[in-house]
Amino acid sequence: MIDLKKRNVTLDDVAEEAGVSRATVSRVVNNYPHVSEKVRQRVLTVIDELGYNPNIAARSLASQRTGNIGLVFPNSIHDFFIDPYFPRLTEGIAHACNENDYTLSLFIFHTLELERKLIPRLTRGGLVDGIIVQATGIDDDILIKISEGNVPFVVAARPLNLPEASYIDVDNVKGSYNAVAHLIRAGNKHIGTITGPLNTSVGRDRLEGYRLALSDRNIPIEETLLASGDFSEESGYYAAKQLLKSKNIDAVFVASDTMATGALRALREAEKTVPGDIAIVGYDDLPPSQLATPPLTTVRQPVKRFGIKAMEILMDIIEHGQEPPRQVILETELVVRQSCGSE
Amino acid sequence: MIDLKKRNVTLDDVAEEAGVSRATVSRVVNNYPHVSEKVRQRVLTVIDELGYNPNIAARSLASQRTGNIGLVFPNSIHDFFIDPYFPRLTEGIAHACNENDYTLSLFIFHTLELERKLIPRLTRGGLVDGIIVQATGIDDDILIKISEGNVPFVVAARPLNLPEASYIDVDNVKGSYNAVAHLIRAGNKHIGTITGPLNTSVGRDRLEGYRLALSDRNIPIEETLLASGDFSEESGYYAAKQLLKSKNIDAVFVASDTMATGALRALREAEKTVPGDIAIVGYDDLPPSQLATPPLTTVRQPVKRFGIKAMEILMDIIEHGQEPPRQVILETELVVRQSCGSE
DNA sequence: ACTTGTTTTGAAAGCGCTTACAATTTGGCG
DNA sequence: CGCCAAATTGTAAGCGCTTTCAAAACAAGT
Repeated sequence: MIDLKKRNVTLDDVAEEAGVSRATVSRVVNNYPHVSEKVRQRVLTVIDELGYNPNIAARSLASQRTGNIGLVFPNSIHDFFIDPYFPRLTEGIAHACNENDYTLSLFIFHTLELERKLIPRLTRGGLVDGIIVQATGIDDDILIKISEGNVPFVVAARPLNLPEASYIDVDNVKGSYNAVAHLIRAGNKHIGTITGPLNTSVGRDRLEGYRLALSDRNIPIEETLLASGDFSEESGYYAAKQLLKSKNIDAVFVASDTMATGALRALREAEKTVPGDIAIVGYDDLPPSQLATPPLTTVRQPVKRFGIKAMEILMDIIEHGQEPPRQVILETELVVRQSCGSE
Repeated sequence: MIDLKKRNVTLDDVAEEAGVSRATVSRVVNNYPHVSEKVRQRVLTVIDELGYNPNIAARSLASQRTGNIGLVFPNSIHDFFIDPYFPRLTEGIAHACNENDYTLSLFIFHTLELERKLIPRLTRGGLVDGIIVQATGIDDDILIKISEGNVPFVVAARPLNLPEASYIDVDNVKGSYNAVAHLIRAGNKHIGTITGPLNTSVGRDRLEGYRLALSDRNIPIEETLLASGDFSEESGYYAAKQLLKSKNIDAVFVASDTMATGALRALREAEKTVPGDIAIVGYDDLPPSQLATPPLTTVRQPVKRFGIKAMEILMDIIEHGQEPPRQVILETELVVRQSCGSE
C-alpha cells in the first residue's frame, strides 16, 4: 500500500497497485476505449481506494490542453461589477464551463498596464484553451491583440473592429425594434431613447432598432428625443433629465435596465409618473428590473443560453479550428410589465 | 533564428539563441539572483525578440506551484450573482490576485453534485495553490471537506462550523451596534430589525450588535420587532411587511442593503415615508444604495480591502503553513444618508 | 603566480502525465 | 488445433520547466 501522507497519489501508484501499466490507468481515467471491462473496474476501484486525482499541470503539459477557459473583461469595461449584466454573464459562462468539465479563469483588467502584461501570456503560454472576451468599443485594440495570438476565442457581443471574428450576440436591432413598436402601438406619439455608447455594436444596434421602428411607421425621428448614455445608472439619470426638456415626450426606450433605473429616478425627482406621464421600456431584464417601481417593461436577453452558446462555439473552435467564423445571434423577448402602461 | 510559426517558443530556444543554458534563462525569467548583469540583459533581449512566454503547465509541474487561486462559492450560496455583494467581493479578490501575479479561477457550484465532484480535485490535483471560500451556514460541510485536503485556504466571513480556520471578516457586531446606536441617538424609540439567516455568523453577529446596542441603553428588546430574512430582496420585502404590523415601529435596522431595498419597496407600497414614518439603515453600502429613494444610510464594508487582506492571509499561509490560524477582522464605517432622517 | 573563497554558469534529473507504437493476448474460424 | 485479425496492454519518449549539485570563472590576498 502506498503512503498517502507524504505526497499526492500519482498515476504510477495506481498502476502499481492495480498491477497494470501507466498507460492503462491513463486510458481508464480519460474514458478511452480499448480497455477490458475487468481491468477498467479494477483500476477504478484502486483509484477510489487511493483517492487518486490527476495532476492537472502534468496532464496539461503532456496533452497540450489545459481544460481551462479564460473570461476576459477588458480594461475599457470599467463599471464591471456595477452593472449586474456582467455578473450574470459570468455566472452563465461559469455554468456552461462546469457542464463541460472546463474550469474558468477570470481576467478582469483593471488597468491598461495589466492588460498589456497579461494578454501575451493568455494568448501563448498555454494558460487557457480558449478565451471568451467581452466586446469593447471600436477604438479598443484588445481584440486585435487577442486575435493575433493563436488561442481560440469568441467575443461576447458583435465586435465592430473585428468583423471576421467568431461572436455570440443577441438580436439587438430586433429587440429594440419590438420594444419601440410596442410603445407605438400603445399610442405613444413622441418616443425618445437613451442610447448606449455609440462606439459599441450594442449601443449602435439598439439605436438602429429604435430608428427602424419609427421610420417603418413613417414617424419622423426628432433629434431632441435622442440622448446618449454609457450604460451606467448615472448616465441614464442625466440623459433622462435632458430628455425631459422636450415638453411633449411621452415615452422613452432606454438601451439598458441599469440606465432605465437611473431614468426612473430622474422622472421621480421631476414628479413625472410612470407610465402615466411617460412610458419606459428598458433592455436586459436584469433581476432588479421586476422589482423597480414601477416594474420595468424590458427586453429580455437569454443570459444563460448566451453563456452556454458562447461555450459551444468556443469548444467547436477548439476542436475544429478558427475558420470559418461562427457568428450566432440569439432572439430576445419583450417582457411587458407596468412601466410601459400597457400590461 | 527559430521559427515562430510552428510551435511556441520555449526556454531552450531562448537559451540556444542567447548562447547560455536553460538554467540561466530560467533564473532570468524568475528574477533569481546569481546572474551577471551582462548575461541577464542579453537573455532579456532574446526573450523579447523571440516573444517568449513561459509555459504555465511545465512550470507548475516542475515547481509544484500553480500561480492560481481558486475562489469558491458553495452550492448553498444560491443567489450568487443576484446579490451585488458577491460580484463586489469577486472583483476585490480578482484585483488582489492581479496585484500579486496570481490568476483567479472561479468555482461557482450550482449543484451539490458538482461540489462533490470538484472539491477533491481542488484540494488535491494541483489545480490551485490556495482557496478562498465564501462562508456558508453552520450545517454545510463544504468547509470541513476543504479543510481535510492539504491546500491552504481562507474563509471569507467567520465560519461557524470551523472555528480554527483562517478567515477574514468585518466586525459585524460593532457595525450593526453603531448603526442601531445611531438610530437611538436620532430619537427612535421602537427599532426593529430584519436579520440575515441565523445559521450564518454574519446573520447572527449583526443581530447581536442590534441586541447589544439596545440593551446597553436599557431598551427592552421586543420580539415583535424582529423579523428574519435570507439576504434576498424579497425576504426584505416580506420581513418589512411583517414588521409593519407593529404600529409603533419607527425605525428598522436591516442586515443587508439588498434586503433594505426590499424593505423600502414594502414601505413605499404601504405608503409609509422614509425616513418620516420609519427610518431605515442597511448594511454593506453596495453601489445601488446611494441611488435608492431615499439614499440609504448603511454600514460600509471595505470590500476592496477585504479582498486584498484575504489574499494576504492566503499568501502567508501558502508560504508559512496553515498554523496558526490567521483571523482578521476589518472595521466598518457608518455612512449616513437620508434614509435614517439624521443627515 | 597560486591558493582560497565567492560568484556565475551548466549538466542533468526529474515533475506526472499522454500517446505513438510495439508487443501481447484474445477470439473466431477453417 | 493453428492461423490471422482485432482487441487489449505495455514500453518509452517526450511535454517545458525548475532545481540541485557540480564545474567553471573570477576576484582577492599573499
